Amino acid sequence: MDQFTTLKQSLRKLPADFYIRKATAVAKDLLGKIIVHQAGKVFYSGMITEVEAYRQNDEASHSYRGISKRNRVMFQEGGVIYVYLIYGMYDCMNVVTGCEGTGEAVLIRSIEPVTGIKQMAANRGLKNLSMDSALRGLTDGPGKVCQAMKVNRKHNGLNLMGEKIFIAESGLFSGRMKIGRSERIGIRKGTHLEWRYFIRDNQFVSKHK
DNA sequence: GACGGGATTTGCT
DNA sequence: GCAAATCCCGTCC
Repeated sequence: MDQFTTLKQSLRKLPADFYIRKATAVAKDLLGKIIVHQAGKVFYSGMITEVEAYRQNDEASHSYRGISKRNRVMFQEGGVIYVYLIYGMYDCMNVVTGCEGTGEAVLIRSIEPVTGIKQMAANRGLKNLSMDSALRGLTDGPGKVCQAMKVNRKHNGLNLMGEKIFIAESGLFSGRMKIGRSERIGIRKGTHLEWRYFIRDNQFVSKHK
């Protein structure tokens, strides 16, 4: 059995109720989990290394001013993904959390690639690079994660209980982690909240601070 | 390494 | 109008 098959068989999809909790709680628990996107023949997967929580009574959150055309998915029951366009150029992927009617989500800020790495590099526009240099900076930012894993606004609202995009636990990635915490990145409002969580000493984390 | 500007579209005031 | 949950590339140490 090859490594790829071993990985696939070790994946245990997170249950629906994992997501029906506060975004801050879900955020911490997403660290170390494996996010998967099956796109045709490509099996994209990576370990989540950095996240940020956004809640409804939170000035930095898209849901702060109530439901709109863009943010409506944030108000669904937890367990779907919310993908939006940022700065007119990049997509950002979030995991919606909480009960139906509450606008909460967790932004996936970075992952450590596991499978589909060559495709990720190609999707990011990196060509003819050795594996080592291709890996550097490949998925250490929310826009980069979406670009690499080929996730975009067409996936907005997709349910994580399906087979297309899902999040799983894996016995192969169950080691002890040191978790770091800080203010969220790239926002002007709500900066007093320390709702960014990341795996310490992991190179696939945003380079800020 | 640090800093600064440009790309580019959407949503809301 | 303008700010935005970003990234990349150039310049200048």
